[in-house]
Amino acid sequence: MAARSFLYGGDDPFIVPRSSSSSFHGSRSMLSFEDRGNGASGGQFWRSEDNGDDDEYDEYFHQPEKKRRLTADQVRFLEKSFVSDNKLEPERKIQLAKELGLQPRQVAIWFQNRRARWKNKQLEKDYDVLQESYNKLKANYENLVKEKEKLKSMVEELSDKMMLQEKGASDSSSTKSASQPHVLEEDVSKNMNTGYGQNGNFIEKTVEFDNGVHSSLIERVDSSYVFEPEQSDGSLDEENNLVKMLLPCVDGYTSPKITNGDYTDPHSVNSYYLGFPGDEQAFGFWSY
DNA sequence: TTGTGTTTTATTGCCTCC
DNA sequence: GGAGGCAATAAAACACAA
Repeated sequence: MAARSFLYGGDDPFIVPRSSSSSFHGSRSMLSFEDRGNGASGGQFWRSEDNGDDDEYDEYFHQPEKKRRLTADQVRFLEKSFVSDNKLEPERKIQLAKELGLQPRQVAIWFQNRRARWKNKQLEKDYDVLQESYNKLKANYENLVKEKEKLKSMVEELSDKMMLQEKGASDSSSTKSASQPHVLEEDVSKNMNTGYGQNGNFIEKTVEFDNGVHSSLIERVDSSYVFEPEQSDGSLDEENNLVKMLLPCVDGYTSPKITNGDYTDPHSVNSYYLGFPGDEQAFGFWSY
C-alpha cells in the first residue's frame, strides 16, 4: 500500500516545531541530528530543523531507514493513554504525537502493536482459565469413575449374597423363607435415608444412598416395595443395568409395571421389577 | 565478542465500514 | 475508493549467556 509505505514518508506528515511546548523534550534528543542516521522519524525532525543544507539532507534522507525505540517516558505516556482508551481517534492521535514529539503514524502503530500484545495476554489468561477448568472437571470425572467402581463392587457383593440366599433357600424345605431377600433388605435399608410422598395407590419414598445417589422407592398399598430409579441419574441406570444382568441368577422375580407413577398394566411398560413375589415388605429395583 | 532468543517497531496485504 | 483495523511478518534493537 503505497500510501503507508516507507516510514511515515507518505502518511500523516507531521512535523513538530522546535519551539513546541512538548513535555517530552528529553525524547527530542532521540530525534536529534546525531541520531538521524539511526532513526526514521528523526529524519523528518532533522529535516525540519536543518533545511538549509540540501546535500546533507539528501545524503541522510536516502540512507536506508532504521527503526528506533521510544524512550521510557514516551512509552509510559502512551501506556497511560492506552489504559484510558485503547482505541485511537484521529484528534487524540495528533494530540499524543504533538505531546510526545512523534509522528502520528508512530502513535497509531504503537497503539496497533499494543492492542495486539494486549490481545495475546488476554488469550493467555483465557487459556489459563480453561486449563484450570479442565483440570477440575478431570478430577471430578476421576472421582466419579472411582465412585462408579465402588458402586459396581457393591452391587456385585449384594448379588453374591442374593445368590447365596437363593442357594440356601433351595437347599432347605421352607419355600416361604427362601423367597425372602433379607440380606438385600437389611444391607440396602441401613444405607439410605428416606423421605415420603404420596402417589396414587402407592406411597413414594425418595431415598438417598450414602454415596449420594438418589432414587424413588414405591411402596404399594399392600405393603410391597419397589424401587423406581430417577431417569436423570446415570450412575443408577448403570447400577440397574448391572442388576438386570444378574436377573437370570435370581429365581422368581416378577415384573409389575408403572405408568406415570401409578400402578397399571403389568405388561404395558418395558421395565423390570427386581423384587420377589409374595413378600410383605420386599425391596426391589425398577429397571428400564 | 558473538551467537541466540526475545521484544519492539514498522510494513504489507487483506478486510470492513462509511 | 479512502481510512483505519488486524494478522502476519520482517527487521532492528536489546538482553544475556557462553
